[in-house]
Amino acid sequence: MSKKEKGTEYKIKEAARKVFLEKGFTATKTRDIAEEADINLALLNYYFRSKKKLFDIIMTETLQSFFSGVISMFNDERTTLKEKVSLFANHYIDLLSENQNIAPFLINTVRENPDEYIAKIGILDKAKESFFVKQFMEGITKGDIPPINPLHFMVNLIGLVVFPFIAQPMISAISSIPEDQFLNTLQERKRLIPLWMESMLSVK
Amino acid sequence: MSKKEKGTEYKIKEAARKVFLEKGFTATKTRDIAEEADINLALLNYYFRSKKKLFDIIMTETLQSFFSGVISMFNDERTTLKEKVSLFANHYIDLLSENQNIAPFLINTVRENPDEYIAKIGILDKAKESFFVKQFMEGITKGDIPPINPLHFMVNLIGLVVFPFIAQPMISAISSIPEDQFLNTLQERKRLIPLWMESMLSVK
DNA sequence: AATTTATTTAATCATATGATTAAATAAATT
DNA sequence: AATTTATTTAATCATATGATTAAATAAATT
Repeated sequence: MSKKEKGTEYKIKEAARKVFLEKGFTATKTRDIAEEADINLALLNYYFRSKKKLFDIIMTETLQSFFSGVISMFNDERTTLKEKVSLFANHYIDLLSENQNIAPFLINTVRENPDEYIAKIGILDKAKESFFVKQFMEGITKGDIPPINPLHFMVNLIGLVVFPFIAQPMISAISSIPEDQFLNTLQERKRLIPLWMESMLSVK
Repeated sequence: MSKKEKGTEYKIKEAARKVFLEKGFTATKTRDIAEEADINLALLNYYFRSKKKLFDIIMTETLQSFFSGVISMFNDERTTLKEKVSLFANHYIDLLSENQNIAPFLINTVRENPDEYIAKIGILDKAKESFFVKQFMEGITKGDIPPINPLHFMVNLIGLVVFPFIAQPMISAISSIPEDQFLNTLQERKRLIPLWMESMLSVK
């Protein structure tokens, strides 16, 4: 994955990735990308035809890299619910720490244009039919888990992991905790989130 | 608060509120606001001088209406931690249900321009000096609460309440649960979040 | 009623922005 | 080497966009 992998075309794509992830589709100007890639603006259209086509490539790759992990993880029949929670927290706290723009980028892009992306994501992951949800429902039947909507459990898990990355600037503003210190503290959550999720399962 | 309260100026402001909350500053075109308010574009600049000045009014009012609740709530010396959590969940689930754009609007606006708004919010609420955090630290001293960073507790509470509203389109996409059904389910969280927060306090 | 001030409109500007074109250059193929 | 194909550049377009201006109209004040 070296920067010279494919010359100009690759350089434009990586510049687009950077700028789109930072600003989103609308706020990104093709000239921003051209400048970031250090190329003439016309090259962008030569290689990718249009801003939208270039964006779609980035969006598809980002969705892919984000969801590929969770799909195999949540459909693994060899791990327990508890283990899945821990794997999920560890994997995504690492992923989102590495690129802090991924979470807001994906959420805001889907939010701006739900119809376009709901279909695309729907194919990737039918949460309802996942082995994870199957395990959860079995837990309820056995009496290990209180009979709450599994949606709450999913939302809580995703929220505990992802929300701090989305709200970081706002939380820094209201708590006056600087960004780097905040991000360090988030690492503790790899250990804490599985324990919290476990403890929540005693609530009915 | 009738729509005719102040004539044209008020009409423009309410149109601006609607469009800005939906799309944010950059993606909003002054012509969108003019059309929504059913006025000539020049009137917007006549009454408010510029797009930015109009935006700042809306942003300030929205910050105000969002944070005024939490400030008095978290500094109330007559309520327990537990009660504060319940009041917070009830108040904000109602507020965010009424206008589903508030949460993403505020978070994304601060995110786009942290420096501009950190100061503005910092004045409003010094979380660290709140009675809430004082109560929390006392709980740790007494041994009622495990010695974790209160930041986690705040992030978890805010996240459990706010995250579903931000991620709704994305969660609808991956769980194929329609928006209205999702929002209904969120009402259950007024009851559940205080119980979850309570149960998390047994984790160390 | 005459004058002043506030409101509204239509026309127009200057710049931003995504995209295209024609020409030049470089690389690959015959 | 000649020809074809791929890449790059500079110039230019068409439309979008925030803002201003001058003139017209309405409302308030004297």
